[in-house]
Amino acid sequence: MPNQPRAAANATQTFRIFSNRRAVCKRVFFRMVTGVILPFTGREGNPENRSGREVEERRMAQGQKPTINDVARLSGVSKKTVSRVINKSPLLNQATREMVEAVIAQLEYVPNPQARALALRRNFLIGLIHDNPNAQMVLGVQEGILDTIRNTEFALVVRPVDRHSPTMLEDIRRFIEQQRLYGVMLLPPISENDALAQLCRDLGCTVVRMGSARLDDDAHLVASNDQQAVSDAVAWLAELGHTRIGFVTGPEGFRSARERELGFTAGLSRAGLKPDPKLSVRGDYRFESGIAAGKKLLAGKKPPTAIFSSNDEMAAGVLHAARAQGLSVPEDVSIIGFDDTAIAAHIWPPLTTVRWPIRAMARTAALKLTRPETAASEPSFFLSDLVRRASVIECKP
Amino acid sequence: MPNQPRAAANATQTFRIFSNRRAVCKRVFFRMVTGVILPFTGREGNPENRSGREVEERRMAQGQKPTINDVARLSGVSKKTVSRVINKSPLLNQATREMVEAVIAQLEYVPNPQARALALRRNFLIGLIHDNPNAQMVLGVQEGILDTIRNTEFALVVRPVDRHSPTMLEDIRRFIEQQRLYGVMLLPPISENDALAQLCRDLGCTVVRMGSARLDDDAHLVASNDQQAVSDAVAWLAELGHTRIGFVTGPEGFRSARERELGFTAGLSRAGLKPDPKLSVRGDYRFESGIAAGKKLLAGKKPPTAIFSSNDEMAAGVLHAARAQGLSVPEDVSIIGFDDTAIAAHIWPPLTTVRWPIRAMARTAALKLTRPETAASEPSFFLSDLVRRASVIECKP
DNA sequence: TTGTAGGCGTTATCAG
DNA sequence: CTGATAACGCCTACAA
Repeated sequence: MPNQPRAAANATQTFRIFSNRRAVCKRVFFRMVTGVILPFTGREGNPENRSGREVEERRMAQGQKPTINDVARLSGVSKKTVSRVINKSPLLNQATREMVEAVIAQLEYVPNPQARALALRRNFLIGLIHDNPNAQMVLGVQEGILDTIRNTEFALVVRPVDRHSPTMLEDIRRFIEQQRLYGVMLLPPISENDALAQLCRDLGCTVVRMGSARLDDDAHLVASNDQQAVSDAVAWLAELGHTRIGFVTGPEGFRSARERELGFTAGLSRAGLKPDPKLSVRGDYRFESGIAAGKKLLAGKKPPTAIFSSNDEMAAGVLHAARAQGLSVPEDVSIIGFDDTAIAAHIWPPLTTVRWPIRAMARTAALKLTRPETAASEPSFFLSDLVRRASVIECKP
Repeated sequence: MPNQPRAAANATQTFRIFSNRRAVCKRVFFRMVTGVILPFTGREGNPENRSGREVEERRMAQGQKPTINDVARLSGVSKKTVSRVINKSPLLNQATREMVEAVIAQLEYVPNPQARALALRRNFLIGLIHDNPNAQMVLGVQEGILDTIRNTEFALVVRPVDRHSPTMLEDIRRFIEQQRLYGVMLLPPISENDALAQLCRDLGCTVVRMGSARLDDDAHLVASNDQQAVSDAVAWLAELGHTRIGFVTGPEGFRSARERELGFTAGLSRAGLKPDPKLSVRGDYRFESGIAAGKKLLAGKKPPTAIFSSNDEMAAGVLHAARAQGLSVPEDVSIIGFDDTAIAAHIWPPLTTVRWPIRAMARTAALKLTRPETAASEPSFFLSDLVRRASVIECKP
């Protein structure tokens, strides 16, 4: 046995150089030769072992990653036991667990998500499905999800879709089936599509929807209370002395638009004001509709002294319209938007607006998707901030 | 053989109802009983067959997807042959190929990406790695990539990173290793990080970088010619009579900033103008730096009559500063930005700006990533548009 | 509490 | 050109 002394020497060294894979590799060899631990009980001269070792050495040499087999052999237990450690199975001897965990740390072993995906018939991918024109929001959501899944085996895969495409549902079905998604997150406005949510569930993946109201049960929902937020904003305008407050709605059929309308009415009545149909104009969340609405609202004999627009883009349009009619903002008319997009802070005057805590919402949503147990104590509803900027001042009588 | 008549009847039916999996399933049965095609030559009464059939029937009944085994059995060839069909292997009998393809179509068989990922040690995932503050751009890129990979087995996984984090490279390495990415796309500004690109390559995935200049060879690059675009814009300002043209740079160390500076100088000299150091102020691509730069540029005795800002956000800041000093835009000073973000169209006056054809660039990038052969004929450089809006007018002497 | 055998759906090797 | 057999790395069922 000419190898033994060298192997023993290397083994000693190994305890210092944990991250050196070749050293670790030699450690096995040492163990097998000296019999300190018997990897395959009673099988030491078996060719199977040599073969396994050779395979491992080759792989290590090529800089390949260790597998569950390497961990099993090094710790002298079976694959299944390692698997139990990985999956935190409760029925496992504490000593065994710690031993295996030590080897895992030493090898810097990371389970192969692809193999797990195959065996479990489920990929560790979270899908973000959206048809959302607000880039800021979508990116905020992506960052929030990443905050949660960073350093986990999950990854975020995105899928922008076209709400108006007749094949949308079929496309999404194929996408989910093919990638075997673990869960999906739905952003407004398609988060309001119950058929879509049901489809995802039927395909065996959990769904969390983001929205402006209770679209689903707590475990599958993160929502901002738009109604409350708008109501508060309107009440604040009233406190500033505004009594004729205009409103630009969102498009019909959007839950967020509906919630904001309800909030507007609620805010008025909190302030003892009566809604005036003439001061409410329908928009479609786009800039141009904001211009049109602003023109209409400000053209009357008794124009509003403040206008609440259901999103920032339309608010920018209202501002545009006001200026086109020779009015000053905020001196002649105060304006409030919704969303706090990049536009809001960068137009003149800077726009007062309502801001969703998007990133926090997305973090929670990802938690509900990936660790429902942990997420049970997380909130489903989030408070929006009113971001006060220069576009609103007191009403001058 | 009491089953035969029933089986035969069903088999006939099958030719009409292709999408009915139970029917397809029965067709196998028919074939095996009648011997029209012999799935396992010479093994018909073999229990193995029955077992296989039962497994398949159970799976079909549960609505599970057909596998390569189903295709192989139905077409009477081996798995490997089916695999060859899937992977378009050249050495294959045309008749065999067509036969197998027919069965694939009939079964609506789709290869399982997870299994392929495991066997090939490579996932069909394209990673989008970025540290980009421009939400519009990032989303445009995502849509462009999706345009290309929709209806393929690829999926898009995103990874926003923090350029300033000391662990960024290590994080990215783990991400790529763990997800075994097929390829990655790098957006500016981190696309300029050569160490990162090298890391990705070392990890065995192809890289395509998006940028403002030749960062890499044609096969791994999509770029906009910022230098040319800015030069053209400046020359145009000169044509409009502007001779004192201010410039707000981007931050040092950014390739895009550098290219735009070079373009600015080139544009001036094309127009026979000399660069004036006093008319050039450094910014950092942020709104506030635009305000500061605008203030500085417009405070002098002979302020510029036009200002080129290296991005829209700073241009909005310049606009802000001009207004604060009682100047009108564009009457007193024309402004041009860069990027055509949402801000540009929604401020007052609407901002003239340079627009990258982002979506087209991303489409091409995805092609280079997923189908390099096809992409060979695709361009690497893209022309930017000058989007002319109200923020620029002729210079009034 | 732990181990064995077999499967997940695909591709690679190498022999025919 | 085609097929049997063995990977790929992990998990489940069942056994001990």
